[in-house]
Amino acid sequence: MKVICRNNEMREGSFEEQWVKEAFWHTSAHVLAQAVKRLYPDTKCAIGPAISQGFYYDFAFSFSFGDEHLRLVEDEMRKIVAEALTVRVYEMEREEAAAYMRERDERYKLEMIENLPAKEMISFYRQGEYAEFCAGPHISNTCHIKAFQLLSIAGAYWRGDEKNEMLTRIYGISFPKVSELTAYLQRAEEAKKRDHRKLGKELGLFTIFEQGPGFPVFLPKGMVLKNLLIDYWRRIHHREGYMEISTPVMLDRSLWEMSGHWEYYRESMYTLQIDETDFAVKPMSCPGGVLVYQSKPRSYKELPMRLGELGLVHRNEKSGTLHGLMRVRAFTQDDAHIFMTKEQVIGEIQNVARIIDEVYTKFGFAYRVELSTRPEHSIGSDEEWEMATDALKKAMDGIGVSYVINEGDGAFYGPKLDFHLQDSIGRTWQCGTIQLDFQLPARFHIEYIGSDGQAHCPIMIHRVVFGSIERFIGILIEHYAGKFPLWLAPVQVKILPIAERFHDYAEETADRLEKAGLRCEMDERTEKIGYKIREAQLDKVPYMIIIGQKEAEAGEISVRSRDQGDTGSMSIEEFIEKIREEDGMHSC
RNA sequence: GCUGGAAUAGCGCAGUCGGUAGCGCAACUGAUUCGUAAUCAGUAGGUCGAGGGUUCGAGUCCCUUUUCCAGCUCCA
Repeated sequence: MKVICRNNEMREGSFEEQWVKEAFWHTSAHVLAQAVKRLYPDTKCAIGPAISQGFYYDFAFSFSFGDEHLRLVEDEMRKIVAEALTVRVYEMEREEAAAYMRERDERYKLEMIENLPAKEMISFYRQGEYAEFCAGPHISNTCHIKAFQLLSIAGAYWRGDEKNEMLTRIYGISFPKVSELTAYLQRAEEAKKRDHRKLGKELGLFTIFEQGPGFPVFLPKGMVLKNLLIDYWRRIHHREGYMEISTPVMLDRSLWEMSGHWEYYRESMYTLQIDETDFAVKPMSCPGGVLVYQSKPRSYKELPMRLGELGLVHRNEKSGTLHGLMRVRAFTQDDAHIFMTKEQVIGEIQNVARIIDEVYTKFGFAYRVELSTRPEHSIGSDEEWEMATDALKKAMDGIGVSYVINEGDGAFYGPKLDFHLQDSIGRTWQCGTIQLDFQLPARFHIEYIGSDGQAHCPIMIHRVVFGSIERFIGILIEHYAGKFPLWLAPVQVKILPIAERFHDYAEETADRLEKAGLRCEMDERTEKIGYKIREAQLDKVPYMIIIGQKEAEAGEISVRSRDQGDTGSMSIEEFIEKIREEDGMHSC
């Protein structure tokens, strides 16, 4: 495929190469804009880039653009592709380009041109009657866009700023071959099948009531899963010298004023009055942790003091941002606050990073680390921020963890290391964070008595590993497509008697497996074995045990694995042994 | 919050031009006692998300509202 670049150079490349894909999708976006202008000439064009999968274009329509218009635009695009328009590139002086856009009343284009450096020549790409100022590159002819589909309409703010007017964004995908489009759409269907909202409903893990938008409800099986994760979390943190505490869900306003939340986090907090005093429901557990630290005099001998808390926090998220378990208004943070001396900072950060690595590795997640620096809206001096940011860098360098810098995305009280893990469909989610905080200890005047007999202000780390247990569960559901590993499966073994007369033996088996610590269920219905297997399989239970004449006589059990199918018969002891081996691979 | 869609039985869905609500699975009852992904028959189940309006008549048209979905903004 030929790609035409800004300097009129023609390059050749295959669609598999990223830079060709970008040119291809970029031209697709231009074809979309061309079709829109043909059908609705008074529409104003904003921007239309290629994205990681496909392209979009932002328009300002003079009417409400809906799904029915999308099909019409597609038809027009088909014509443009059939016309096999050659794409040509040429340059204009800035003033000339501005005049061109002014003449056509393309106010967004004009604004963009006016924002470009003064002396620069401005490149235009033209296909047929449609010309647009654009840095390119583009493919050389519209005829290559053989297979495309407009996927969705969405609102998007001009220049991504919520204060600006909202434009209509049209998303699309395109390929040189119809087979590639079909494959893409099939992959999208597959991804939908692992959607945690769908699986959560099908597997009876969680729900969200219409009466409580953003407030997730754990059903019995989801609760088993949540508790297993919490058990695992407790084992690790106990091993690492953490103590667990629990602080109130709501506290007096004065505390939040002291911590800075009242000023810096107010719009995200739920507030209420008790006896004419303002209270806020906690959006974070840190002030409670600080109060626990402060509850008695502390010695340097107690440091580092690691206080863990599975804190239920509430945040008033905007309604449109809610998404299953991934984005909610109430969630459990696996929080901990570590109070320490200056000398202990690096070591503690590294220790937390090791825990996060251990946990993510156990679930088979890849992750990447970002260092988020001082945001605009924040407290503390530049020196403190620099020191804190430096400490985070040093700690990561010391254990050879690489990271990228995320400017201005820190918490209002300190810089942070964010751990973004990648799920099974390539999306990334922020889960773990390590935040270094010089501010809260100072604001609360907390101290410890050092070996010199003097009072000192400790340094504090806020950190989470799962991040939010709710979100982590959502990610796990999609990561495993609902097929949880044995140690996490809400039901590990389903016992399926073939007929009623084997129920006694089945119950005896269940009893022995439960005594061995397995989570069992028995399907006592008078259904055919094929039906019971089908249902257990759809429930994604790791092991099914079939019990009939043969097993009862031999005193054995037939084992069917969710993933491998029929694995033949064995004694109960053998099965328990087999399970223990498998489970052992996953315990910490 | 903003833009565009959607909401019909527990779940998945159909419902034409506005004419009085249906299918499959699940549930329940009965029969069947069965060997590795769906046994058969019957029964019951609905203020068509909520509120208002237009109309002789509204699941269907209009307005308001709630929730969900795709995004934007934001974020654990």
